[in-house]
Amino acid sequence: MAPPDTRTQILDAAERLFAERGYRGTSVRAITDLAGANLAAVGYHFGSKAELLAAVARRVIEPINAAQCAGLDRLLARTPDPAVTELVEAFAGPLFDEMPAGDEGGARTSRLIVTILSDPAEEVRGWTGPAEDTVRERYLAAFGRALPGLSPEELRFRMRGMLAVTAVDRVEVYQQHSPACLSPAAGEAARHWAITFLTAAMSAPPTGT
Amino acid sequence: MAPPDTRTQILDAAERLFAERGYRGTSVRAITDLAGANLAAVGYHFGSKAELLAAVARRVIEPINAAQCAGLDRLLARTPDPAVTELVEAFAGPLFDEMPAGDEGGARTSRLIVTILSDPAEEVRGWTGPAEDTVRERYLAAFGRALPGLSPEELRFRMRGMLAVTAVDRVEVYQQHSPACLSPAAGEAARHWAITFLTAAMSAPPTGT
DNA sequence: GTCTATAGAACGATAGAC
DNA sequence: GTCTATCGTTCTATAGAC
Repeated sequence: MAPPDTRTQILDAAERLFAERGYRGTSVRAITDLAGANLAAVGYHFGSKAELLAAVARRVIEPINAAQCAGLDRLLARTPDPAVTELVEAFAGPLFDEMPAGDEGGARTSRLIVTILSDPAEEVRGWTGPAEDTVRERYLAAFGRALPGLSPEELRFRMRGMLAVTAVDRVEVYQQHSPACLSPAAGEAARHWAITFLTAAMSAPPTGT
Repeated sequence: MAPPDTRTQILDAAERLFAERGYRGTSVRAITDLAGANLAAVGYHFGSKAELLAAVARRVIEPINAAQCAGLDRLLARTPDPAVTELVEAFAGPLFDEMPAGDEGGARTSRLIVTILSDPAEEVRGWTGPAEDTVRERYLAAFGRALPGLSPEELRFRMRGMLAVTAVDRVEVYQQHSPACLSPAAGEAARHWAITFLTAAMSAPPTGT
């Protein structure tokens, strides 16, 4: 097995430190120290600290997006229209698969995502590509068919709520890193709790207003 | 009307800038410049940048906590036990009252809260006092009585989800600050959507696992 | 209470040798 | 592709005059 190259080691170190200390709380020096690389290597491989963050974010998000997309494809290929529960599971499931609570790395990943998404600076949030929007729009359409009578605005509200619940929950677990919360059993429980919680929420009758 | 003192002007400026640029993205210099005060005034009045953040956070959170507490008192003083919907409204309502979407300041406030809560650094999150925990524990107990059969762990999961939905939704609205999202009508709609969404989610049957 | 001035340290980026 | 060395900037915190 060949040793990982400098570029990969910088990505690994940056993913860890950005998650633990935030983007602004992490210096390029800390990243290169942890990676066992030189300070100038970041500039060479990525151009700047902001572009390094974008590379880290893309590497983390990509498999989640792909799994969400594949799950939706599978549901839409069937004959009966997918139920709300199935859509919720296809959307939220990959967030649990790629960020297993039992795995310390998974908890870190969820922390990283929330850290990035909640940063006020455009420099930090502005890495998203068209792929992310496409997945969201496809699920929006599928939920719209499963929930007729819901206005587009209320549907968008509910989609935001769904993302908020899955992402933020794991972060609180990580912040008060009790070992019990990080066990695989706890992760599986959280997955089922989330699906129950979100299926009921998404299926609520339209508010009308 | 006496002009506001330096201390208050620093608090106002810090609240605005912390919300817009985050804690680490805001320098003490930027705060004192906006406040029309001197750089050293922060050290004199608050001791350090971190203690200034704590003062800002307390000033924002206090009225929300008080309203949540008063709402619960009102429900518990009645004869029939409060329904889940009433508890949801008493808990989430103050977040909308104190952070009206139609008001630019309210949108900023919600951004500030999420910025603080999602920061990885203990320095940033560690300002909470016993008051915050008390309110959460009281609601936890009330929801527990309204939802028998739910395990304490699943109940805590659902409470986290409730907070995530109300807080995060407003932030996304603020980040893509389309004027339509900031109208008072949109704020009232979001309030009703949230109560519908969360009542259904909280009332879901126990998962059991 | 509010100011000036500055100490003291850390930062991101890059030029240039190897 | 990886290093050393350093430039120029920005930061918080504080000492001390008024």
